[in-house]
Amino acid sequence: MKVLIIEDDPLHRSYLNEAIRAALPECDGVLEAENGNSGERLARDCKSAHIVMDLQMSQRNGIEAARTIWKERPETRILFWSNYSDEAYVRGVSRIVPAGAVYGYVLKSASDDRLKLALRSIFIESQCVIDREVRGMQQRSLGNVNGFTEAEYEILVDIALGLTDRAIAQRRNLSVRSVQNRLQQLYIKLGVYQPLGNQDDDSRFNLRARAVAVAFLRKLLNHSALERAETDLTGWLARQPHD
Amino acid sequence: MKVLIIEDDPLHRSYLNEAIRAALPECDGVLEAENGNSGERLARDCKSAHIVMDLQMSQRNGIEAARTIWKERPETRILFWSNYSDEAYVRGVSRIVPAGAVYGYVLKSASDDRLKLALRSIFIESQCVIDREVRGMQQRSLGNVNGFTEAEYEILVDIALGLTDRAIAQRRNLSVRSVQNRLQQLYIKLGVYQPLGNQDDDSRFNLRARAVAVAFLRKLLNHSALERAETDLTGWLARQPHD
DNA sequence: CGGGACCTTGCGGGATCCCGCAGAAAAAAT
DNA sequence: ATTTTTTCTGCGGGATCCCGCAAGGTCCCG
Repeated sequence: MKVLIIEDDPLHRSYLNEAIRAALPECDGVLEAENGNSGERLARDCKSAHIVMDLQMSQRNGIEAARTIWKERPETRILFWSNYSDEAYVRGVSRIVPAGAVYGYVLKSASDDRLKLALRSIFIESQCVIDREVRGMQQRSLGNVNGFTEAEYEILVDIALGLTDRAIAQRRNLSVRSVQNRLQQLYIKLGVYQPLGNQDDDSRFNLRARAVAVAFLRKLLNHSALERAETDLTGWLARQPHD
Repeated sequence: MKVLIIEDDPLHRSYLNEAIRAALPECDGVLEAENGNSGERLARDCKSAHIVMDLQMSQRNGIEAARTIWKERPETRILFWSNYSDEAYVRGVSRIVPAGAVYGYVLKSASDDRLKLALRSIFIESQCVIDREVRGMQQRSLGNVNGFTEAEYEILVDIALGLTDRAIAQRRNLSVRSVQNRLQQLYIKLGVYQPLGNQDDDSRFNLRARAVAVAFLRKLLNHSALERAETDLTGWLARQPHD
């Protein structure tokens, strides 16, 4: 059994390396990669590796790497080891995990023991391990209580990219009015909606822009999510006929 | 001489601790804080400490902590030790450094030696040390070539917060039209501007929203910058008469 | 089968945004 | 001091956004 580490911080890398050797004595080889690209390559070469990786690395972020790795070998077991439990990350991960795959998500702030336990659970016991904090986020996110539909999240991303209503309608195969309906939904859920009738109100906010702002502040969006969305978008634009 | 470490990652904290003891044998005490709040408190107590701190910590981010510390004791020497050289961070730092203060900005990716050298330069030789990469950013940012004016940056932040033209005008003491002029400037510099006349154009983008998006993608804005701006804004809103 | 909950779509209108045009005011250069 | 350059400002209009209203559609449940 081999384990592949994908993590750009050398300190964390060596810490992980030690933790793995300690927790998994049956492991006979630890590989290291310092970004998503070389990580993918190594994963391809060494067929049977389990993987521990960071999200957010500079070159190629963890989620993209994980996506391609899982696309090539869906049974790969991946433990995500991240600083944050941003909704954007959690959602990003759960969007790409293949059906029935074994994976984990533990925070870097977790204790030594928890990390080691997670390593054994995932790689030996074939059992998923999600940090309670992350799990909480996930629940809140998917459970309807104050959670966002896939549709709502999608349109949030679209306006965050700066698309017009019309462009969104085109992209999502909707009428412009429907797009606006979804936007309204979104505004309400984000608590940005202006109850109207405020005559003397100083309606200081541009709803569209404000929605994006609070989404960022709430970590519903973050840099890497935006980056992914941007590359998706340019792909779509390229496929579009030039009018 | 004492040194105060403000850094939320325990691994990095202990690494820093060792590096400091090795580089500064004349140092007779190293304190540690794991977020901006307790860092400020410690800095207040132990009057004469030099400081090494991370930007982006969860509780209270580095720039805010540094600002209050410098406000209380402008001659404090601070070494910023960060993962990133985002324009948002660099700009944030150079905005708050008091005249004549000694400080440094080195990346976590820097070598051991560079870190130690920086420690000695700043705390012993009273000399500023800015990583070349960061310095490059700074130049590009301040030099007019593809750089953003303070005014432009300011309005960028305002639309990122979701303010309307009118609200911005009020806040910055301008006419609405001037705000729009500045916006136009911004759009041009961000390469978002639409040359107009495209009849069949794919004007797929809402300029305002798109500007924010590319600013994020280029790391001209980031979460912590937005957070700071948001608290500034709510402060201002509170001071505003309620019509 | 009828009613209810939900989503989609068109229409219309008021508010906002984007921006060319051109004069006034301020700042910088000569 | 005068010219040049930049910035600020009002006006006007077309495009876009925001959203109430109302007419279908779909799906599920009794």
